[in-house]
Amino acid sequence: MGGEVQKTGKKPRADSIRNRERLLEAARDVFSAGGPGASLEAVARRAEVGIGTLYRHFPTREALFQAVYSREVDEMVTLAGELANYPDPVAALRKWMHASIRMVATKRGMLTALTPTLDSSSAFYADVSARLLSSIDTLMQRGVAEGRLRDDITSEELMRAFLGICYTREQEGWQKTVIRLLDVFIDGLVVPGQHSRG
Amino acid sequence: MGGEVQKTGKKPRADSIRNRERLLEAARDVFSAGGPGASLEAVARRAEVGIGTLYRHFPTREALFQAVYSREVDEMVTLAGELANYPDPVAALRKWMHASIRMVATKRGMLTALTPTLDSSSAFYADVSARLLSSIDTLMQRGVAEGRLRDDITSEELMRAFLGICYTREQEGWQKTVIRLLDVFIDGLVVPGQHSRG
DNA sequence: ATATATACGGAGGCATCCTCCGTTTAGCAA
DNA sequence: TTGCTAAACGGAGGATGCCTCCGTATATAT
Repeated sequence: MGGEVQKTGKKPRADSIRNRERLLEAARDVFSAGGPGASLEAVARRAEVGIGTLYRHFPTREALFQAVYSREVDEMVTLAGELANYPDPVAALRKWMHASIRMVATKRGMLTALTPTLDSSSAFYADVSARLLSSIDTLMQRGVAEGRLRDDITSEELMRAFLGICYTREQEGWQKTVIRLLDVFIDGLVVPGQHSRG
Repeated sequence: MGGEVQKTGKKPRADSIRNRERLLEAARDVFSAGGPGASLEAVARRAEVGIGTLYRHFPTREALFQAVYSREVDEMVTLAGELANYPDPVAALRKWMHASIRMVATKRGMLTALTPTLDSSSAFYADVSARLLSSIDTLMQRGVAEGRLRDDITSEELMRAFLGICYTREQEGWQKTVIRLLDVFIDGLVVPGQHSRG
């Protein structure tokens, strides 16, 4: 998690912490405006920090990405926790997805961060993706246990499908479309005769 | 379509045509190996052509992309035509998607090309995407007409879902996963009690 | 106050992007 | 064939971005 600074257990210097924070803020803004391909030098400029400092804190573009979007994922995880006891498990899954769309909506580049590519460090996948996975898993398991959802789709597959369908962004009125497509997918997941009421 | 050469109706020079072809070939190879972010200079080098020539034929990276993947889309369109008279419309749709996955599989970067982004020229969308759309539309309409598929999903939405789910690439054994996810989605599309036998 | 581990900043080497313009050549007409 | 010219070629070069390296600055412990 986050940079190569301080390998020991000692606490980092104050200026280091401050700069790290500035960088994260700047990165969020710059990525949000210019997409994931935005210039790292622009991030450093915006943070009013030398380019070297940026690279020391975040050795790769990926690392910066991961740090930036890690919190957003936390939101989704929290929501999943809140829905864990929702009466209807199928409806809970549906609600979670709908809400997550809204979160993804405001963070341009988030999807790119969550989509593994060949050159991306698997560190990212191991970390962020795992948290997301366990959330989805919790939501799914209950549905499967109650015989409402089919059991031949893994939570990882569901996550990929969810993210994939969300890729339908960057168009007019994409949110409605994505919601409808996800609903269709969930319909396909539901065991016949066991449709959601939520 | 393709480059800024010859605005008039006059036929282009022979060397122009030859270089254009070389560039397309080189681009296909380079993009295939290095993804859509690959260096355009590398393309020019591979084509044994000056970088200036590349830019004259394809003023933007997007333009080159579009030209390269246009033919691949043609394959999918052709296949859709062949499946138009397949007995079971739901099975036909399924078959088309499965086959299309295989096509997409070998063309790295194809998905990127087919996914509209804010900075991409809408020219691409208008051209390539329209062809793909009409193919999917044909396949869908028959299913809807026969009461086998629900009628509240547009062919455009189906296309986005298909491409989105295909984004699950770049992982171990992704093809199987994608096929299964698409099957789930199609299950969601099928009118209850009207499941495919194909 | 001093020492020193720690962090900072940015110059610099390399790659790519894209433009601009002098050079070359295909195609045509005499 | 020869000569002409519009069309196409090629690559130098300025701008920008990537990332590394190392001399300088400073936060913190003593």
